[in-house]
Amino acid sequence: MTLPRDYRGQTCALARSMEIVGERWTLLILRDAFYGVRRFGEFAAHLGVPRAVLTDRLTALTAAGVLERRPGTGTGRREVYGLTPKGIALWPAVRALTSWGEEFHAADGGPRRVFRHAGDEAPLDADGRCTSCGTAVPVADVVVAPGPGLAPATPDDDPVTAALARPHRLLRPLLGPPLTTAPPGRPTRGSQR
Amino acid sequence: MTLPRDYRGQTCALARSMEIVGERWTLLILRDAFYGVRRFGEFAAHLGVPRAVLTDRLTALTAAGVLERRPGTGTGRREVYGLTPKGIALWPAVRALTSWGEEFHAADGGPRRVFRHAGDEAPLDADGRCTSCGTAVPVADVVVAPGPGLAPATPDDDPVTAALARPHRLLRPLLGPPLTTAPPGRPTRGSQR
DNA sequence: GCACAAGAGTTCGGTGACTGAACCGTTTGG
DNA sequence: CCAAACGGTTCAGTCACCGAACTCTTGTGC
Repeated sequence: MTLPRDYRGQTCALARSMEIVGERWTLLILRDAFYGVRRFGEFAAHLGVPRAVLTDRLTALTAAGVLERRPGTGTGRREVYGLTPKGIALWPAVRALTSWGEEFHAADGGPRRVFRHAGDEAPLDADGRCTSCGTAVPVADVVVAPGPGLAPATPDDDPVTAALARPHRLLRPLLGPPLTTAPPGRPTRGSQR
Repeated sequence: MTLPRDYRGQTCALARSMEIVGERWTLLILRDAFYGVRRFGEFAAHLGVPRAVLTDRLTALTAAGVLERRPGTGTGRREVYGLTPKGIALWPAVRALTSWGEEFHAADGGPRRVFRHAGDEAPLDADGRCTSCGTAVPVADVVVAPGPGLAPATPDDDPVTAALARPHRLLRPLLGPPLTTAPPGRPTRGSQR
């Protein structure tokens, strides 16, 4: 696997990047990680990726230092996958490819999701800068919100899709323990589907 | 091919992008197109990609509107592949992935290639802005230059690698007809190897 | 013109990766 | 202690990729 799968002879940094994040599903997994997806089952249900491939990708990304396994917070929860600083540094690439897709392959009603600056709620421009204050917005201050082109929610949506129907700060866990503001009458758990 | 190879069920623009530029070799082909590579044989020799795969990628990218086939300029030359505006819009993504690779997987001596602003020769920062004048540099004003980590040239380098040993403006043809400032005593042709 | 050579793809067998579904051991909650 | 959920593995079938040889077209030298 190590030899025939790399880009031999390339003296370019892009080839090195592609060896790590260039395989099928990898960037979608990382996008979900930015959205706050943290657990194996959440990735699997939201992406529809074969579980064997997901195992392989999570292992490879962890070995590459892009993701890391952390003990789950809260009441002795399972381990979760989280972005390392090296992984967070991929945000400009993820954002650029996403905005390219929105620009040239938008849904009928417009963008499916929009990224906004958490402070002033203004959308980001093509270079990832706040259209209001003009600053380069750090990842942790980006909010992903549903756009007009997003299909309406259906009852059989997976939990991640359902959670993304509301604006959400990047890197914050999307589901699970830190759900301190849970609706009353429901025990604080991670698997509300 | 159309059904099993897409990312079904994804409502995200990133998935649309990955269907177009997410396959193996595709982003490296586009990087070469930004460098000014234009012909089938140049791509093949520089990348080492199997020719059948190259044919498939060039066809797919042309069908997607990212590349286009143009009649070769000069004395009735063959057709060449060039970036469309839609393809040029991918520059932030290519640049982001390249700079990520340089930052986290640099060669021993430092970056292999550096991107500079054509006017003032200052390098670009992580967001693609000129570190001197601060403006977001458009693609056509970017110069790719060899960096300290680039391996020294060898006699059996392909023509593209040899040409990239010198600073070069992006999107300008790297080899071929527009070589008006050719060294004296050599006829103006495209296949000097 | 005409033979020749180089460029641009095509063909093809072998190999590895991805898919989808079933299966298994552990963890968690009751 | 039990049952469900979870995380991950196994496996057969399919598809994409690799590498080399081959064909067809285009331009060149005579």
